[in-house]
Amino acid sequence: MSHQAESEPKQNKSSYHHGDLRSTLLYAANSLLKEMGIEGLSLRKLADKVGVSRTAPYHHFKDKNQLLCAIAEQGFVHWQQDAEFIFNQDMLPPKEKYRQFFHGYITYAADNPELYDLMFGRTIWKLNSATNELRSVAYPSFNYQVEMTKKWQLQGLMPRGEDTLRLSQVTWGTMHGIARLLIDGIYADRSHIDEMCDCAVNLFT
Amino acid sequence: MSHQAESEPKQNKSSYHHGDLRSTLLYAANSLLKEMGIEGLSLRKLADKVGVSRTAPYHHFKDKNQLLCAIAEQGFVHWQQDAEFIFNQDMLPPKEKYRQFFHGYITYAADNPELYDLMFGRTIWKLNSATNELRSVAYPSFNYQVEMTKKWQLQGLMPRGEDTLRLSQVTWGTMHGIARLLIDGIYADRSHIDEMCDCAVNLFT
DNA sequence: AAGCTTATGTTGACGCTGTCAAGATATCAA
DNA sequence: TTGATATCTTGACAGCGTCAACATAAGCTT
Repeated sequence: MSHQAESEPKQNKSSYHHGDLRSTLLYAANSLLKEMGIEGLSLRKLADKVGVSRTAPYHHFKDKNQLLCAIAEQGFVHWQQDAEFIFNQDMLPPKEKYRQFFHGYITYAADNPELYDLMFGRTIWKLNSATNELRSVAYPSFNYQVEMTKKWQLQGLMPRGEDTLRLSQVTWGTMHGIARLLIDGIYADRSHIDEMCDCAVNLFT
Repeated sequence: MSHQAESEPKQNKSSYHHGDLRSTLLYAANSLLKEMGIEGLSLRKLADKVGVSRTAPYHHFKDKNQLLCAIAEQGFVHWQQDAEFIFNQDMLPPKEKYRQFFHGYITYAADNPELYDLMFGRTIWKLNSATNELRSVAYPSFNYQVEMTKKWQLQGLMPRGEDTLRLSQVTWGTMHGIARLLIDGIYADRSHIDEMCDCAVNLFT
């Protein structure tokens, strides 16, 4: 259910002009991100890996931030696909669906820790450095969850008395917090995932 | 209730040897951290601010990581003081005490975003780079909360059926997640703090 | 086909960073 | 007084993001 690796980009025709540098960079950046983390991902290493000069990427991304935003953008698209897949399993009872959603979120984060850090970390969001393209996929992603929360309230799965937006912020905050504790290796590790998710789901439903 | 600023360190006696460089560095690093954030805090700027050569700090901290750990260490001590102050207000009914604890945690994070990021962020924890000194204050800080969770369960404030450790991880994960959403500026801002805290407390008690 | 514009690639340079090595100076113990 | 040790200094290095100037290819107009 996780689709990190795109199809491998095409080859260059001439030797000077690459032909498909932008997507090649994105692809290589993703794997570099997985290997070395955000801090380890440098434009120079990236250019070197792709076999191009240090400043070539600047013709496709204004600066490093724009590259990072583009990577995060893909991450949101992929997660959104996973999330919708779960929601569309109509055979499941609501509580079980929510359990799977919660579990899926944590698993996605734990399987792609560096990507998750990019998507929801302060590198991008702290100083409002997110590009408009990134915002246009990130915001709907949260709105989608607010919609689902509303449905769950109407179904009686979650308390009707609470304001939907606040409830969404709290439940998502919980997933976010657990995800962060896991990927940052603080006071929790992967072997606890199932139990933590079940505990949280029990509290919220 | 928040005690960030220590007493201003003493003056140097000679001009060559500083006399109290370590604590002076820590003090200046804290204010630099507040101004510029983790990324903006460089050893060279710090040395410059203190009026000492670039490599002088290396005689007091093995590397940048050790300096960051020392700062985080202070943060944990301060938070622990705040937390104990709240717990020791015996006049309050349990739920109100928990509400204040929750609120206090979020407020501490929101008031010291860069410090919080250092204490609980991946800069330190990701690669197990925390010093033993830091661990020796950070781990008890979480254990303290596990103890409190156990008490709350016994008092009937929180569900007795859940495993105490899991319950602690989830409730702390919620605080951590909300704190992160706030300080990273994602989908939430300070004006929502009260409502979010109340919503979370209602769900857990 | 010729020529002009634009996209894309290159090398060189700058200032910033963390950190090591080697030398200078003060403090402290014998 | 002397020697060891702690502390502070300058010099140097590699890595980083990014700008400026230049080179080359592709594409459009005529």
